[in-house]
Amino acid sequence: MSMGSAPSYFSKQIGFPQRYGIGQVNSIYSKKFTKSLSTAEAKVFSAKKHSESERRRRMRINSQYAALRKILPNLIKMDKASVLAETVRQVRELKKVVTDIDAACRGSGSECVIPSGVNKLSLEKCEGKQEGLVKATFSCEDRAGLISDMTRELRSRKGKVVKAEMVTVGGRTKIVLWVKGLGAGSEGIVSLKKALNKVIVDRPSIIQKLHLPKRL
Amino acid sequence: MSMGSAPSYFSKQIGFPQRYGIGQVNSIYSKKFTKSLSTAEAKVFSAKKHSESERRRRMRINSQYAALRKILPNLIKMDKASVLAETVRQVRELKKVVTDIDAACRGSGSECVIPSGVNKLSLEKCEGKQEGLVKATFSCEDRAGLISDMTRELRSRKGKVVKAEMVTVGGRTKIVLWVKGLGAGSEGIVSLKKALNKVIVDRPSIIQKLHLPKRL
DNA sequence: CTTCACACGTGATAC
DNA sequence: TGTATCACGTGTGAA
Repeated sequence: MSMGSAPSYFSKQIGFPQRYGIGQVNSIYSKKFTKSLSTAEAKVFSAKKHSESERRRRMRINSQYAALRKILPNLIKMDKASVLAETVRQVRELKKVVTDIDAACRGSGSECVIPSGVNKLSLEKCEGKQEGLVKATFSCEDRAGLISDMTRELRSRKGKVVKAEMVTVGGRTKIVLWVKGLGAGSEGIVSLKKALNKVIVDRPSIIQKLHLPKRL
Repeated sequence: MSMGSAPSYFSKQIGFPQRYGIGQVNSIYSKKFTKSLSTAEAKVFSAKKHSESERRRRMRINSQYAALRKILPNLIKMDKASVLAETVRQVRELKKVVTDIDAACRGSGSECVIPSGVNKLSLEKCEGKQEGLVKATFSCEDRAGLISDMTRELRSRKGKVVKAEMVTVGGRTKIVLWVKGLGAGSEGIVSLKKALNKVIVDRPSIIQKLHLPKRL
């Protein structure tokens, strides 16, 4: 048997499960040798179940191979070993790109327009311009309700956003806020810092995972 | 036989090739049945070669699995199907991050500090300041000799670099040059543009491949 | 004819 | 216990 197939990648659709009547013996001797036949039957039944289970496992794995063949750009050889090798290569390359970008963003202070992989928050008073204007810069994981949480915290502290910038990349967000109305002293800034730290919750994305220890 | 092994991931080291004397029949009948025995021998030899070839193929594939298990962060289940599924998931995620970053960099003009995935070159005259000062901004693939090529082209056109900025990320580079000494007219800029276009050679990186059509 | 890549069924093994 | 995963050898079609 062993219906082997050629290297026909993409859409495997192999024959069909090949049902050939598991529990039916259809023999006139079945009455006589019920015991022995049932054990033999049990054996072949078990074997069949095993082989079908194994087939399902193969299909599960092969469907992932098909997915990889689709999403990897510029695949030359389509056999399993080559696909996996190219996958390893590209994952390494992509990780390097992302970590490099992240390092570049972490290196430069708050001047990078791309959100950093680490959650950071910095506040500074804007001197010489309007009185009590504060610039708040922070990167964090993007999430549903981030903006509303932020505005709620600001509103409860009488802060008014006079200008805002926002960049979201790959699930992470960088936000720059210019806030006024917090009062002249430094207690306004401390309060704002507390509020924004509450907003920045840590839900690790893939960018952060790349910096995490391996088997956490 | 079929020396199966349990799910012991990492460092497979399976027994050893199991040589049990391929070409030696050691029978007293070997003289009599030379022909038939040699065919049988050929058969078992062929089978052995086949099974060893298949073993090599398995090892090739499994070594790639081992590599994937190492480089993927936060792997929970280590079986093949789960590893592949997580690989697909993370490749998609990484690609999204990179394409998002690239889109963000292509969106903003020359103000992004991160190099874009597409090769671009833009020149502008700096008015009001020093006479004949030109700002040149371009992104391209980083390569050996990029800087020396650039300076050689500039030198041959009497250009003097008064200031330069450079960012390299994941194999791509963004460079901003402030050049003077090209002359007052627009022929200086045209000449510089030609020169820099010569320098920016196109060696597609993974960032660019992500924008390319699938089977180029 | 040989080589290569594959699917298959099976025994071993771990949980 | 049953139900997973795994490596193995084999048959088979394509290059």
